Amino acid sequence: MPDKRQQLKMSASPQPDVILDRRCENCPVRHHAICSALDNHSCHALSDIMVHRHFARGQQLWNEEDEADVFAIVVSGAVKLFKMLADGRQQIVGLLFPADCVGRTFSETQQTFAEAATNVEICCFPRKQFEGVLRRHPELEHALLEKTLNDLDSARDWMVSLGRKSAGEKIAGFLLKMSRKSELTKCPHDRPSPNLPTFVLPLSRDEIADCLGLTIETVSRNFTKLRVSGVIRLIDGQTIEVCDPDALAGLAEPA
Amino acid sequence: MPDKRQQLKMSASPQPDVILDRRCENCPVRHHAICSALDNHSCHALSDIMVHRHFARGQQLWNEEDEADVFAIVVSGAVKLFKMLADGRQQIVGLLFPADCVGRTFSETQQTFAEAATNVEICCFPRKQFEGVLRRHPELEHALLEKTLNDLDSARDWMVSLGRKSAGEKIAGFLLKMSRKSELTKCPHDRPSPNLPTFVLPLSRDEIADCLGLTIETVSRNFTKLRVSGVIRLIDGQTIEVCDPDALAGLAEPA
DNA sequence: CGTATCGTTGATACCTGTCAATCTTGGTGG
DNA sequence: CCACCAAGATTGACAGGTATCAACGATACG
Repeated sequence: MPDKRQQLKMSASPQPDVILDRRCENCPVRHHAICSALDNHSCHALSDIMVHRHFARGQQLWNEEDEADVFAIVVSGAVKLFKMLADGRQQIVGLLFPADCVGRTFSETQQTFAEAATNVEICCFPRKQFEGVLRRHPELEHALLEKTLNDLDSARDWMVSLGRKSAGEKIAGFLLKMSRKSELTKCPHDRPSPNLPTFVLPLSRDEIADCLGLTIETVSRNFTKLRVSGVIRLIDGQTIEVCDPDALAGLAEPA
Repeated sequence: MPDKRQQLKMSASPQPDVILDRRCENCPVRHHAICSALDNHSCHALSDIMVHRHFARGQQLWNEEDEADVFAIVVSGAVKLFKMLADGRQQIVGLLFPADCVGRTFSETQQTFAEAATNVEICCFPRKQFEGVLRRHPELEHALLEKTLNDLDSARDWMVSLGRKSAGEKIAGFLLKMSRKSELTKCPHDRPSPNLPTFVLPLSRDEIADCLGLTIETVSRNFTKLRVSGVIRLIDGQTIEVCDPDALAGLAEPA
């Protein structure tokens, strides 16, 4: 248990690549993230203070002193947001994908860690300056409000899983959500692919456990159960094919 | 289990008292709720469309068809927000106290129930019209954003409890939070009272269980444990005196 | 004073956590 | 290219915490 905390300390002080040549015009999330609320002209207010960065899987996006200084938009990859108890138990409280926001505006303390779950590319802003842009552009603030309301909805759905679902239901629900998310990003404006949904898990078993309030062993056992019963197929441990989506959905939400 | 769902149906179609003579000037939450972002003049935009209502303990604030039509501010009492699984299991996902907001702006569906946990007094707005006021008053929308961000923070803290804490820790943490909240509202600008903190639980054992992802029996047993060990004293079942606040805090967050 | 509702307590079962061993995978260096 | 190693994942045996089922007690209400 103390290992985990130590590990965290060691991977702190991130030294990510800084990329200067990214332009909003060719940003893949320009029309999906909150910056889509701004027209190309107003968007300069953001691009002027923006810094593009890469983080490798496992790197912390900030350490405790930095936390209040960062606001960012995920461009590619996945970020996990998690909290830790004094004895090392941890709980993932948010998974962020392209177009999602990281960093708590309008508050200094949140005691939340953010770590690259995969290699990620993010678009960073000095927080105080970003808040200034928000104040001058109510349409941007409105977009942030809508995003925050959606985050709150997901957090509450997540609470139902944590509080009231069995391990089997949690895992089926989790895989279903991951599967659907990957289907969405896969065929942008195409009819659903005729093949069975296949996707790569952005999280290790350990992290899935920390997501769902379980242990790694319970996660593993339930994966096996799903595999043996033919609902899913493990292609390489992280890559999953959903052989029977209906069965998976049935297991996620019973009755 | 199906009883619960039926009970819900029966108490639907609320017929609350409508009170017309409330004025913003003497509203107890005028300077704490999001409307404090508006000066007395702008506040008319709200008071013009506002309706004051009472709900008795157990009444639903809306039924499924109504959900998208309501936005409200709690004036007194407590409201519980909860979600239900198809088989009747339920999870409370939010507790709202005076100055808190109820109702999801900018979205039609949320599948969340809201019920008066105690007798409550709330200040209601037709949602579409409230959204109009938000659009015309960015400072109000900013206040709503700040409140939503705080709600998101609490939801995430709550997730840590649900996913990673033992029954004993959950209950100690819950009592601690309730105790602190009541202390805050008790002495507005006074030094902490010399007496031991005492407060009335706004929830039944059943509801506490639905808050913490436990059963009513486990809640009851842990209350007993705290009582026997002298950490709390039950004055009348709903009224609790915290005899040893430090011990309670220790049990809530170990190590 | 009976009755319904809520809360408490007890006995037992089961799910999930814990501890430990084994297997798999990917990376490294000889 | 293969052996070796570390990290991650799986599997098994077992224990423990919480749920379940059931009975009883307390409290409020008519």
